[in-house]
Amino acid sequence: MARRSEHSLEELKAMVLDAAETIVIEEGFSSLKARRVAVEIGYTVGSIYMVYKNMADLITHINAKTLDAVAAQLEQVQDGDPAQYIEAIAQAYLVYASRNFNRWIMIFEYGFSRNTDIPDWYQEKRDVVFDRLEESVAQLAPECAESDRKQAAKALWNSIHGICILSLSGKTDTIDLNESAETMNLLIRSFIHGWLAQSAKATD
Amino acid sequence: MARRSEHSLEELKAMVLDAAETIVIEEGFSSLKARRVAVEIGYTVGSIYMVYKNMADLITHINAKTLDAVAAQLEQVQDGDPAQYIEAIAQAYLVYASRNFNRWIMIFEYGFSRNTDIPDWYQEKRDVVFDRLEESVAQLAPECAESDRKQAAKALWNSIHGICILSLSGKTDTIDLNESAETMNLLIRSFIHGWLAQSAKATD
DNA sequence: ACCTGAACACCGTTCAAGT
DNA sequence: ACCTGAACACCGTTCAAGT
Repeated sequence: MARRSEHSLEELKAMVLDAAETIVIEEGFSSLKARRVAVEIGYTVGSIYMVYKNMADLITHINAKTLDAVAAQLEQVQDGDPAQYIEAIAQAYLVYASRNFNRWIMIFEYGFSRNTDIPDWYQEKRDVVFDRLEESVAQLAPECAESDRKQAAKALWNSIHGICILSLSGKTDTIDLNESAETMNLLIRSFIHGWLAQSAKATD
Repeated sequence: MARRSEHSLEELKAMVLDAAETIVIEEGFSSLKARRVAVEIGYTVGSIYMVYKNMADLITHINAKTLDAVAAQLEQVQDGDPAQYIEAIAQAYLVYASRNFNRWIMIFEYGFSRNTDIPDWYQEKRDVVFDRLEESVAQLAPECAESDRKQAAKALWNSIHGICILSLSGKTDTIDLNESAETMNLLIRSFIHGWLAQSAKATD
C-alpha cells in the first residue's frame, strides 16, 4: 500500500471537496464524517488531512462553494427597476435556499457560535451579495447619505434572510413556499415604501 | 456504590437541567457533554439517562427554558401605543439575545436541520411570542383581514429575528449593539409605515 | 513523497451487575 | 429501586511505518 500517486494532491483535494459536498446535499451536514468522505473517494481517513487542515477547514470550503453558488444564482436576476430588482433578488435567494436546503442551512448550522478563524476570503464572499443589494438601495434613493443607505440595505438583507431561515426551517412537510414568497414580497414592498416616505420627510 | 437515594428522580432531573444550562451559558452549546454534566452534579454518566431519554431530550428542555425566559422578558414590556410597543418588543428581544447569546443561539444551532420529534409543547412555546406580536399588529390595523394581519406579523417577526441573528453572530468584537438597535428601529418603522399606507390604499 | 492503518482521546448510549 | 462503571460503537486527528 501507500505511494499510489493515482491523483495529484490538487486532484485529491477536489475529490474530497466534491464527495463531502455530495454527502451534505444528499444527507445533510450531520452525515458529514471524515471516514465517510474517505470511503467515498477510495482513500483512507488520513489522506483527508493531507489536503485539508481539519474538518473545519473542509467545511469552510464547502460553505464557500455554496456562497459562490448563491451569488451566481442572484447574478442571473435581470437588472432593471431597483424596487423590482430587490424583490427578484429576494425571491431568487428564497428559491435557492429551498431547493438547496441542506447546503444552504449548513452555512448557518456551522458558523453561528464559533468565533474561530473565519478567513477573510470567506467573509468577502458573504459581502458580495450584500454589495449588490446596497447598489440597488442606492438607486432607489440617490439623495440618501451613504451611511443611511448602508443601514437600510442591512435592515433589508437581514430581514430577507430572517424570512428565509424561519420559513424553511420548520417541519419540512408544513412549508408552503408560495406563502413564504408572499411574505417576502410584503416585507420588501412595505419596507421600501415606508423607508422612502420617511427619508423623503427627513430631507424636507 | 449504587442505591444512594440522596435525591429523588425529580430532584436529579432538575439538577441535570441546571448543570447543563450553566455549562451552555458559560461555555456554549459545544461544551455540553453528558459526562461533563454528570461530573458537575456528582453522578456518573448513566444517571442522566434515568431522567432524560437522551441528549436531544435534555437539549429540548434547555431550549424550552430559554423560550420561557424570552417570553418573560418580552412580557415586561409596557403595553401602550401598538407601534411603539412593537418597537419595544423587538428591542427587548435584541437585548435578551445579546446578553444571553449562548443560551439564545443554541435554540437555532440545534434545531435547524433536524426534523425529528419537535414536541408540541415546545412548538407552543415558540408561538407565545408571535401571538403577542400579532395582537399588536391587529391593534395597528383593526380593519385588516385576519390572514393579511397574520402575514404582516410573520413578515415582521421573521425580519426582527433576522436582524438579531445576523447582527449578533458576526465576530464578537465587531458587534455594535447600538447600531443593531438602530437598524431594528429602521426596519420596524419603515415596515409599519409602508404596510399601513399600502393596506389603506387596498381598502379604498 | 505519498498514503496507510493503527492508535489516541474523545463522544453518546446501554445494561448487567452491585447495593 | 437506584446507580454504577464498564463496554460498545462511533467520532476527529495524528503519525510512525511502509513503498
